[in-house]
Formats: sequence, C-alpha cells, structure tokens
Amino acid sequence: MPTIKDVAEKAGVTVTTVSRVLNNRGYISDATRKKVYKAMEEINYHPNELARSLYRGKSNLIGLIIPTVGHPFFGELAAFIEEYAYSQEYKVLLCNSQFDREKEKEYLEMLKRHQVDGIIMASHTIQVDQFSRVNLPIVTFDRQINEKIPYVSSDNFRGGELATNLLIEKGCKKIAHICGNLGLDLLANRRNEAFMATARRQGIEYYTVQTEINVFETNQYESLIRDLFIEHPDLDGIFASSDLMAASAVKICSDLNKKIPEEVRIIGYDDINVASLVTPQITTIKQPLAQMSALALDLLIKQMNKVKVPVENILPVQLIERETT
Amino acid sequence: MPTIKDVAEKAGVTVTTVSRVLNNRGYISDATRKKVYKAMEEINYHPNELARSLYRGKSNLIGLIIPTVGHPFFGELAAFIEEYAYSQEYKVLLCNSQFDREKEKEYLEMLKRHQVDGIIMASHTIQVDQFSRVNLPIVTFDRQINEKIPYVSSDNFRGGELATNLLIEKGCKKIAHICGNLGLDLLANRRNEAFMATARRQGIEYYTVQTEINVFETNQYESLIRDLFIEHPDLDGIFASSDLMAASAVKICSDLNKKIPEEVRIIGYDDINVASLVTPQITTIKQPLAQMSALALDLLIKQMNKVKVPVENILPVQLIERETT
DNA sequence: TTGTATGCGTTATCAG
DNA sequence: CTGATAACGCATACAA
Repeated sequence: MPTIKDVAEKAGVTVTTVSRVLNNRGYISDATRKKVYKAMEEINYHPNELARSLYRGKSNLIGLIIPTVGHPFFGELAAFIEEYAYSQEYKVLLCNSQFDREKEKEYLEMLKRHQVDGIIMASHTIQVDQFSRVNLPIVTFDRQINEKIPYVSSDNFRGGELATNLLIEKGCKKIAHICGNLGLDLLANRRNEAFMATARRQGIEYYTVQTEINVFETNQYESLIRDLFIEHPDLDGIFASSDLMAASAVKICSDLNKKIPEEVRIIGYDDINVASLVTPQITTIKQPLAQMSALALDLLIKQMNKVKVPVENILPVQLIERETT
Repeated sequence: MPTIKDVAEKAGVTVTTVSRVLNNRGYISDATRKKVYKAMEEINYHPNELARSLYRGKSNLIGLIIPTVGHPFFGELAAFIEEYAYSQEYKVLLCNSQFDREKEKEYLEMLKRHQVDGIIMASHTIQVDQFSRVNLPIVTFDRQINEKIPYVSSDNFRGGELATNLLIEKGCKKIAHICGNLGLDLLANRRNEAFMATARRQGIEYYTVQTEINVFETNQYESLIRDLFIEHPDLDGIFASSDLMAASAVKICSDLNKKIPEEVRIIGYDDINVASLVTPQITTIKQPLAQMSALALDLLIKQMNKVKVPVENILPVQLIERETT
C-alpha cells in the first residue's frame, strides 16, 4: 500500500504539501497541486483512514448492535441505518448479539476499543448498569435505559390500541396477544398494556401469551399458538407483536382449518416487506422504520457534537389493513 | 479516553511495561503485572485498536458488500458471515450497494481506505476491470470475476435441474422460470440453463421471464407473473429463482383463483427462513448458507495469510419439498 | 507557497 | 525484569 510519503517522493514535494492538497488546506500553487494529483493517480494512492482517525480522534465509525440481521425487521432496520449513515459519511460496524447477554457486553467493549464515534443499540438483554461504563454517544431503539440515554421508538401504546380496536370493531369476542418476553423491559411491552386496557374497557375476553427471552425461533411461535388454540378453541382474534408471528398464526389457523379472516382475524406488527407479499397479506401496524433510523442517527451525531437532544423520541404508527382482518 | 500512558503513570511504570502485560510478551514480575492490571481496571482502560491496527498493518476488519441487508437472503447471509467472522476475531463493515454500480465502486475504495484486511463481495453490477485496482484479498459470492479471484456458490445448475425435474415429475406440462436479470453474468444464471436443458430434454413447453437489473421490488415480480399468466393461462408450473419470487407467485395464483399445488405448482430457491413460515409453505432449493458463509471467510483468511486457495468453490444444494408442489 | 518537527496510541527493538 | 526510543501514516503548528 502506497503512503503519503510515496506520493510526496513521486511528486517531488514533501508530505506536508501532499497532505495539503488532500485536505484542501492553505495555499498551494496549481502546478504542484496537479503534480500531486498526478502522482496519487499513478501509484493508486488511497489515504489511510486508520492513521487519519488516530490523529483526529474520530473514526467515523458507528456500531450497530441488534439481535440478528437475519431477522427481517432488523435486516430492514440495518439497511436504513447503513444507508443513512453512509450519506453522512459514517460507516457501520455490524454486531449480531443473538440476544446473548455476554455477547452484548463484548460487543460494547469491542466497539469502544475500535473507537467508534457512537453506538446504536437495538438489542436489550443487557443489564442497565453496563451502560454506565460506556461513555460514548448511544442511542437506543425501543428501550429506555435511564434518564440520560436518548431512545427512539414508535408509539407502541397507540399501536396496541389500534390493533386491539380493529379486532374488536371487526367483531372479535375473544382475543389474544402474542408477544416477546415481557420481562425484557422493552417499550414494546406497551403494546400489551394497550391491548389489555382496550380489551378490558370494551369488555372483551382476552389473553396474553409471551415467548421465551432469547428466541426468534418460528417453531416456538407455532407451538405457542397451537397450545393457545387447544386451550381456547373459540379464539377469534389474534394480535401478534410481529409480522412473522402473525404469519405463524396464519399457518396454524390453516392447519386447524380455521378460515381467515372469517373465523379468526389476525393482525401483525412492524409491516416488514414480506407482510404484504405473503398470502393472505397481513394486516399490521406499521412502524416508520426509515424515519426512526434517520432519527436515531441524527440523535447520535448531535450527541457527538455535544448538542443536547431530547431523551424521548416517539414516532407515530399507522394501521395498515390487508387481508387477515 | 484513557491511554496506555495514563495506565503507566497510574501504575508507576512505563508504557513499555504496560504494553508487555497487555500482550503477554517477555518477562514481567507478578507484582508489576498486578499493579498494571489494577491501574487498567481503575481508570477503565481499553486499548485503542486504531493505533494497534496502524502499527501492525492489520485492522481485523473485513468488508461485506451486498445489495441490501433488508432482503432476507442477504440478511441471513450477513448474519452468518458476521457470526463466523466474530468467532475468528474479525469485525464486519456493512455495505449495502443497492445494486448501484457507483456505490459498489465507492464502497470498494472506502473499504480500502479503511484498511480492511479483505472483502466479501456479494453484489455484482460492477464491471470486472474495477477489481484489478483492488489489490486486497477478495472472495466473491455467486460470481466468477476472473481466473484469480476465488468464489463461493452452491451448485446452481444442479439446483435448476432438481427444481425443473420436480415440476415435471409432478405432472407439469407448461412451465416457466422467473429469475433475476440474465445480463448480470451471475452464476445463478446456470439455474436457467439447467431449466431450459431439462425442459427441452423432457419435451416440456417452457418460458423464461427475467426482472430488470437493479430491482428487488416485489411489485415487479407480481406484474411480471401476472403478465405471464395473461399470456399463458394454462401455465401449470413455476420455478422461481428466489423464495420471495415464489411467494409473489403464490399471491398471484391466489388472486387468479388458481389452486396450489393442484393447478399450479411452484418451487422457490434459497430456503430463507420465511419459506417455511408462510402459508402454503414453499417448496424450494436450499442453499447451504451457513457453510457458504464460513467457507467464504476461510478463503478470505487464507488469502490474507498468503496461502493458495482454489478458485472454484461450489457447495451442494438440496431439494426441500413442502406444500407448493 | 512550501518545508520541518511533533504527536495521535500502540508495539518492537535494543539497552540496561 | 524494565526502560528509552523509533516507527506505523497522517495532519497541524510553526518556520522559512
């Protein structure tokens, strides 16, 4: 790899001059500027960002910690974040924590060692106190860590309300909410609160079923839903806390010969791309992922620049009616 | 951020000594070792990997260029690669090229500037000659760039054969292959070759439909398939070159009131997670993503260590029969 | 307009 | 067993 020194020699100037044309700093004659460019071209020079970062004390790297990019929701999230980050000159270091507490901690330290300028954290099995040791800009997705770390989420309570109300409006009499583990202290839990409050207010029979902590396994969704129908064969409405869970519900209903939406109505959450691709198309609550991603990064960058940002950042959700209701 | 210098002062030794305990090099008395560890603990020291990388001439970073991690296939691929990379002490810089030729080029240069130790390239709109300027270990997914750059793929021809044969065995008389743009010179094009050869050999009527170059848009799949059925209402078999395309096909058939698999049989490709989650579950050709990912990284690491590797690396595929055939 | 010297945080060489 | 110092590639203050 050629260095700035090689360029300098080739162009017959010193490294300072090369550095100057590289960064457009100070005065340089057009003649030398051309010489330098030519030399760079000839030896195919690319500045070493490691060295630059070291000097500047800024890496232009951000860390993204998610459970796994293999899950469509997080995959889409990661795509938005990377795209927006790139447009702001930031590069993304990808970390899949697999819902593993130890891995989350390790990643946090790894990112610190690699001098990332900030971290977007969307995986949350970790204990809150671990965050205090990371004195780096952080933005959190869907979880409130403490009074100081800003978080981005969509309006989970409103989403839960919209979903539950839709089921009830459509005539459901006995409904269930299938969601991730409620012990995780995620803001997504508000959906369940809204679900229960709404059902209670309307006098509708309701149940909540939650998954184990560290699992995206679709098998688990399926057995959970199967058991649910064994216990409550007359269930006629399901609010699934993700579109994938909703797809599982559709599958089980199909197995049990229950017609959708006539006998069972199903509503999902997130509005990932596949939600509108499968048959039947899944009614869902759309989270504004693109805006959430951009907002998260904006908040991160503002923190890097020492500007104060609001801690609470909640974006609106939207009901998207399709075929499962 | 505390530096090695701070640790040294705190412990009352020099940076050399601290560096020694950090890297377990040379002799150090237990007493000073303890002192140093204690100091590191107290000031919460983390070695600066930027500085280390600069000195060592090795960043332990790899670049991953894919069209978009928002597509389930590439999301799952990225998850496997990141997981395996992390186990080998490598970190992943995520690059979504969006099938954009310019972005691919920019990412390639960016990764070089950031001194990545190698690149895994799974996005291929770029011209072949661009690669010659990158003199870095590269491994390619599903595309043969030239005689020197190793590539990993699964047996596309065999996959095409398996899929086509299954349709024919099941009794299809008029079949179509829906695939990505064949002008892209991907190894995936072998599927189409196999499709045509197999259908021809068996004397079955067949058609090929391809998408535009830069698109993962499901809308496009749908209109393509819709048009296909308008032109050939008696089509009874579809070989889709991705599970998402297959899902689109299922949807259109459902719209047209064509029963699956009785009237139209559909087989997808990849076996992404959702393939077995949707209703009906999609019959597909499974690519061994986990092994392919690990292999790609192994090949990359070997190149870094200057060990020769085979250029052609083709893994077997597997037919997975489910409900759409 | 250009060059010299210094430091960013780390590791390795060579003394002691 | 431990310390002083150069070097990794780059950018800036200060000279010239």
